[in-house]
Amino acid sequence: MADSPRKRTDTTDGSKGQQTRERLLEAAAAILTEKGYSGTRLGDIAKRAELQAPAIYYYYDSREALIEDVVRRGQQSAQAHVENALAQLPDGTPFLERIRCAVEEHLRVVLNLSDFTTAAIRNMGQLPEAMRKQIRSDHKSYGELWQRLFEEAQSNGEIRGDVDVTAARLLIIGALNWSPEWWSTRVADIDDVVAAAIALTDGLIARP
Amino acid sequence: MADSPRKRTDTTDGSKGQQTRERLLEAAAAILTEKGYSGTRLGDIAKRAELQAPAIYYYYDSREALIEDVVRRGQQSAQAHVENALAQLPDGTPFLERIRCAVEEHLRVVLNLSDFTTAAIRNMGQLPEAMRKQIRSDHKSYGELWQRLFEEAQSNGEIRGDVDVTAARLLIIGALNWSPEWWSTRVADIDDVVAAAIALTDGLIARP
DNA sequence: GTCTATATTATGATAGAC
DNA sequence: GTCTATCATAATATAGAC
Repeated sequence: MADSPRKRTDTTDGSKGQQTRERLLEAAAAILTEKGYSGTRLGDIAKRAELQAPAIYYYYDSREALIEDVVRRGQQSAQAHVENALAQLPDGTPFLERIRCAVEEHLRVVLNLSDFTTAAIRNMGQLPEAMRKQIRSDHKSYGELWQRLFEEAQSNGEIRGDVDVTAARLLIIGALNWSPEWWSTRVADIDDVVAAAIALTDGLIARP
Repeated sequence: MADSPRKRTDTTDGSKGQQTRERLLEAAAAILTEKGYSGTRLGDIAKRAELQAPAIYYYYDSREALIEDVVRRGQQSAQAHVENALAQLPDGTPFLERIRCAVEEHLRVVLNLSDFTTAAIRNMGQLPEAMRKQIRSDHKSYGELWQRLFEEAQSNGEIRGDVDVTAARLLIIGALNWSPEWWSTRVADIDDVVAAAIALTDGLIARP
């Protein structure tokens, strides 16, 4: 059996095939965001990526494999950005401040960074069970990262003791995740959205 | 041309046809929530409503007409609940308190009240343009209701003057709208979610 | 009102030329 | 690597019996 170029996952290669693969992924992310999981047709992806539908099968074994790749990237890019931003913070930064940082970064990724994140968020609930299972493990560690921040902040006395931090955390992430549904430069400046999101987060602050 | 039973919109009639229509709507809402707009098949709806797919055409002219009815109901039920709750408040209730009330009601509707609201929220972004246009006019007045509350609260000095109330409002509604994606009784008690949502809202309070 | 065909169309996927 | 057929399947919608 000869080598197949399929299933390569490194993105650093600048060869023609890799470029086409990237175009394909970006096209798929855009269509996925716009039409949803079931509405995403290979024909539409191909048209946007400027090739013919059967060419997709040179890069992916199936429609599902392509979609899974898009969703996984969307998810990982959010996670990577936030983790990176948190890592920049000096030791001893208060947990509430770390949460503010995570809120800002997550929001900026979701609003700025291509369709990948939006595609992942918007379609997670409609993916077939088999795909969700694969993706959920990545998702889980991201959720735990947030959860730890909130729990530490609360046991530290930075966050009100009487709020359910799990609910608060999920509400906040939800607010951020939903923002692509309504945001455009006409509605509000991105910095104003960030400021508003942080203001809401500050509702959790413990006050004397 | 004989009368057709189609396009009747009153729900008060208990006749057999109306009962079937309700079963159909509920089935469609459930499938729509689970599979998304494009993934919603008449066959799946029919199976869940315990009839054969072609029978749907006795009640609706097309798949789209049925889906539009579901989405419109989902939207109107949220709006009606919140408006009703706000109307119960005594005159002179501070605007911040009205906002808390709207937050609580909207959240409870979204988490408690069947699949209609979830179906509307989850699929709004993926509906075909023609359908969205119809539905957006209802949606608009609901958004304006919220916007007025926030603007009054701010000009009243109840809400911080330095936050963009439009962004804040959309973030909050987003947090609420997203909650069905993660909420279950196992994650948190519904009252705790309400309390957390109100805590976040209180982040907007102007403090001396 | 609800059913059993069935017409029509669109889509994912394959075969095989270039 | 990418293309032009082409196959197989599945879904909306209609016709017409009951």
